[in-house]
Amino acid sequence: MDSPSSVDARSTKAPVNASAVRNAALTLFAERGYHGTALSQIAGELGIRTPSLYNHMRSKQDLLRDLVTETTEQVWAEYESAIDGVEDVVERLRRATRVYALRHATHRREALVVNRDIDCLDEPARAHVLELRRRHALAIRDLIAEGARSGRFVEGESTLGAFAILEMCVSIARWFREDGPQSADAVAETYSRYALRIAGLR
Amino acid sequence: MDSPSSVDARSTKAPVNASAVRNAALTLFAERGYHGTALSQIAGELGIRTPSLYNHMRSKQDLLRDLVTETTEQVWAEYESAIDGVEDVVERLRRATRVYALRHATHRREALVVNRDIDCLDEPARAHVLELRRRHALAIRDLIAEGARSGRFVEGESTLGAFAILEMCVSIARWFREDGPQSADAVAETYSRYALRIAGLR
DNA sequence: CCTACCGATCGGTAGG
DNA sequence: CCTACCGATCGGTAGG
Repeated sequence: MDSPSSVDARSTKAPVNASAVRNAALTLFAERGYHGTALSQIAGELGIRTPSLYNHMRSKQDLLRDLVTETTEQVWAEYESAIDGVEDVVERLRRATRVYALRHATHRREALVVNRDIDCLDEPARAHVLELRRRHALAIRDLIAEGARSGRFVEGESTLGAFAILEMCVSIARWFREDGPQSADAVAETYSRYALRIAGLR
Repeated sequence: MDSPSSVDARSTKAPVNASAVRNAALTLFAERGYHGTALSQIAGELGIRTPSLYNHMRSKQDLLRDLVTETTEQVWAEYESAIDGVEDVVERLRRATRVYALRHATHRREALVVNRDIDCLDEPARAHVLELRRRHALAIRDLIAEGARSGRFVEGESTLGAFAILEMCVSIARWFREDGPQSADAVAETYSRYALRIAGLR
């Protein structure tokens, strides 16, 4: 005998709700991109028909917007929290990088969507998200510049250094596997070490 | 008076050929992604109708395949050429990174498409491209490991280090501007320095 | 290079 | 939650 009632793609048991729809969308957007994912595929993943999705969402664009804005806002909040109360600039850069790297190992799908489909967002959501990302890059740049001024770092190209550090972390989402040889924490630790080296820690 | 004959999106002069179609596709794929680009948009960019494209290509998938496979093969060839005849492991890593970083500043559109739409490729092209990329990552990993064994580098996590170096270079395509403050050569030079730091050059 | 057209599929709505 | 259906658009072909 199969599970209770059918042999759907999904576990056939859990009731479909808004959260399940968002989760299925997240998985498929991460796998195939926003334009590469049809609502019929999201529905199929949940074992329902396409029109039924509209009981749990307003539109495909809404799914993307919520997902990307919430993720980006969390990234900024995590950055602020990570450096809060820490005075040493080296430690601030270490913690900022560690939390960013950790997120990209533990929230791979969100990271892939944010970095691939940001331009699929309608305004004003797109501008809002880009502004948060810009703020994050500038904050990292300032950490490098401050450390260089105070003689803790040797790196003078703080803008390039910030991009290098952030984007190297983003890429973790592309290769990290939960069942791989390294834990998310271990990867985050190693990458925060790389960040300090890029900054030119003396 | 306008240009010779019309006010098309394109310069109205140059005859459309296979190379012009590939170039328009490259620009639009880089901007909106493979699934986000319609053949009608490529045609519009060239000032012709969609069916006319078929005088210069076989299919949309063909455009993507040629573009991605040629680019990836060039990347591997450039890597081999960059380290050819160079014995010192530090200098090999420096040159391998510099040529890879430089390519991502000078071939931004190709890099964006390769890194965004690789999974849109049909087999066997997809597997071929992934194999070339894997080979490249393993080669960088081996350089780091060899340098660590010989005491030139301190980095032990050669696999993570290789990913960090390569992906940091890939990201150049996302922010580099030809009319920006730094030349492509200067960026490549700075990034190759970051690579040696990630590897833990003593 | 074009017009005319193909079947398929898209996101979304009507109306239970 | 469904069936039935909407107009729009997709990649691609026929046939000049």
